[in-house]
Formats: sequence, structure tokens, C-alpha cells
Amino acid sequence: MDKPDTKDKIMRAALVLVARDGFAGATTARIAAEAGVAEGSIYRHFKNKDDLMLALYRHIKGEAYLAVMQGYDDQATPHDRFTHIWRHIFAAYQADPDALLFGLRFAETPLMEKEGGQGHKEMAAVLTCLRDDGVTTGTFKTIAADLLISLFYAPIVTLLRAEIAGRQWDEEEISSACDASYDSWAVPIRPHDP
Amino acid sequence: MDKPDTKDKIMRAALVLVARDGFAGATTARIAAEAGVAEGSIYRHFKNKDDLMLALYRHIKGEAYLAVMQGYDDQATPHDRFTHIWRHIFAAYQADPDALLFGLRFAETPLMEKEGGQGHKEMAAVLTCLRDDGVTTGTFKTIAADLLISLFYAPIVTLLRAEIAGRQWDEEEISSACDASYDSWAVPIRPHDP
DNA sequence: GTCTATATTTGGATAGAC
DNA sequence: GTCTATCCAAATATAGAC
Repeated sequence: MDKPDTKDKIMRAALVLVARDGFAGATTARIAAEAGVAEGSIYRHFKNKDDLMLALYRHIKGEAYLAVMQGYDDQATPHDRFTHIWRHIFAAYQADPDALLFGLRFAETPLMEKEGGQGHKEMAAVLTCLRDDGVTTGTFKTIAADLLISLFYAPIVTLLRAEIAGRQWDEEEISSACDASYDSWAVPIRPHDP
Repeated sequence: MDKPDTKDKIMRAALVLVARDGFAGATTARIAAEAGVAEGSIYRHFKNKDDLMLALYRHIKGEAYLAVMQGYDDQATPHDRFTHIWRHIFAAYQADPDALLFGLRFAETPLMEKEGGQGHKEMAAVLTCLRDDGVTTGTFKTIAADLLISLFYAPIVTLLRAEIAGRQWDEEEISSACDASYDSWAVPIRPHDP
């Protein structure tokens, strides 16, 4: 990342423009201008525009996955694993909000179907494994994994979108959001001896 | 809706195309073809394409709000109110999945900022009011309303997206999803007398 | 109000010099 | 590998007849 080559510059430019102005705003002309390269150069590194966007999406998902796996202990308790992943995803996208916005916008594009869920797979596998372990130990509800995953991401996306819009969150609010997400997964604790 | 006039036909065509192929796929030419009218007719009813999309978004949000308020009792318990709204939103978008997809895609568009949150306001107000009441009675956690709202919508969107993709949900799964969402709002019940 | 035809602009992509 | 120049297709929007 110290010496971004042309390919890196093009990808970052596309990322920034999509995050700022949506897919409609990310024309090849503007991408080239933002990257400081010629429009034709895009096609030396990518087959076409779709290819660029697809590569970018997969790159982002790969980066997020790496960030999340930093120091992850798959032998820890479900609660600790949940918190670890939640916090690390939050931190990763907080450090690069444009990547979050790109991912959200990309997902509403026809390209998403073409993508086939490749980028999503690694992260989904980790979360699904966590869910399964938690279900086995009676910690988590027996609910479809994709449903729980959406309850996992929802507050992360909302917190960071608000932050992008200028709002500030203190540590306690972030912690509460993580807990609320956890509570949606956890088997409710009921008074067992009335 | 029995005799859809040209304006209705144009709006429905735009809705269907955006839901099917995203915003990039909804060109004025294709909208006109889908609606069975001439391209020029679009501009007799809308100032321009953005105006059409904006009107469509607000229309959809208004319809959803009306559907949700059917039989809503704002004196019921927080739990019952929560369930009522959740079920009604779910049913409304289940009956018109294209409207759901349109809304999600529109939200990732620069038009969303231009919209100013007008369409969202009514529904957000109802949910925020519910949250506030629940906080007062000690039923709900003291967490920012927008965060809870995202935990509210997350499973609805995920369930229906999967359904659009061909998956079937039985009543118990839907009920569990609603409960999981509720648990993310509710103050956890702890054994108070060990 | 609706159509047909068209003006105008812009987008994605390529050719070929350096 | 990068740039300049350019082609072609498609998209928004308008003009004007009916």
C-alpha cells in the first residue's frame, strides 16, 4: 500500500466514487480522473467495468475477513467469539467506511447475482460455525443461520452509517449495540425456579 | 387499482424493472415498453426520471405505513404492538416483494439523500414511539431508536429476500424471527431470586 | 394526453502512437 | 503499460403531429 500501482489506484478510485455517489456516479471517465490515470488504462487491468467492480467487491470482502480473523480463538465461548467477530468487523469498516458503503451498494446491483456469493462465503462460514456450536451447547436459538447473520450485521451497518453522517458513538453505545445483537442470538434466560 | 391509468402503469413498470434489474436496468425506454406506453408519455406525468423514482419511493412507503396501521392499537402492551407492526410489515412486503426490493435499491442511490427521509418518517415515528413507551415501562433497552429499528427490519428483509430467491418459510420460522427481533429490543430477563 | 421522431449528451470500450 | 483520440451504442429529454 506504500506504493500503490495503477491497478490499486483505479480500484481505490472506483471504491471512493461508488461510496460517494453510488454506482451511477462511478463512470469510467470519473474513475480514471480520480485515480489520476487515463481512461484507457482501466482496460489494461480489467476486462471491463463489471470485472473491475467484481474484483473490488471480492477484495473488500477478503480484507474484512482477514481483519476479523486477527486473534480469533475458535475454542473460546460462543459469547466471546461473537463479541470478537462483531468488534473486529465494526473496527474494520470504521477504519474504511467507503468499503462498507461500496459493499452495500454493490449488493443492490445485478452484479451481486453474478458474483454468486463468493465474497461472502468465508465470513458466512465463520459465523455459521459459531452459530452451530452455540446451538449445540444450548447457548443460541435454533434459527436459520442467514437470519442470525442479518441480525449480526444490522447494528454494525446502522452505527457506521450514522457515523458517516456525522454522528458520534461512545464506547457504551457501541457495547450496547453489540449486546443487543447478541441477545437476538441467545436463548433467553428465564427464571428457572420461581 | 382496477383501472390503472397511464401514470400508474408507468410507476408499476419502473418498480418492476428496478426490482428485477436494479436501477441501471430501469431505463426510460424499458420503463415505457414495460408499461405499454410511449417513452415521451413519462414526461407528461413526471418532470424527469428522478422525479418518477422519488414519487415511487414515497408512494411505496406510504402504502406500507397504511398497511401497518390496519388495526393497530397504541394502548396494547409493547410486546403486542411490536408483534403487530412486525407481522404487518412482513405481510405487506410479502404481498409485494418488488416494493421491498425497490426500497432497498433506492436507499443505495444518491436520490436517497435528496429524499430527505420524508418517506421513512411516518414508520420511524411509530416505531420510535413504541420504543419510548417500552423504555418507560422498563420493557425495552435504552438504546438509540435507529439502532433498534435496524434490528427490527433486518430479519424481515432477510426472510423475504430468501423467499424471493425461492425459499419457503413455515409459520414457526417466521414466528422465531419475530421473537429474535423482539429479544434484541427487550431487557433480558434474569433470575431475580436465586 | 399520447404517440413518433429526433436532438443532444454521455457512457463503455478500442486503436494505435509512444 | 500508459496515454490520446475516437467510435459506437444507449440514455435522457424534447418537439410537434394527432
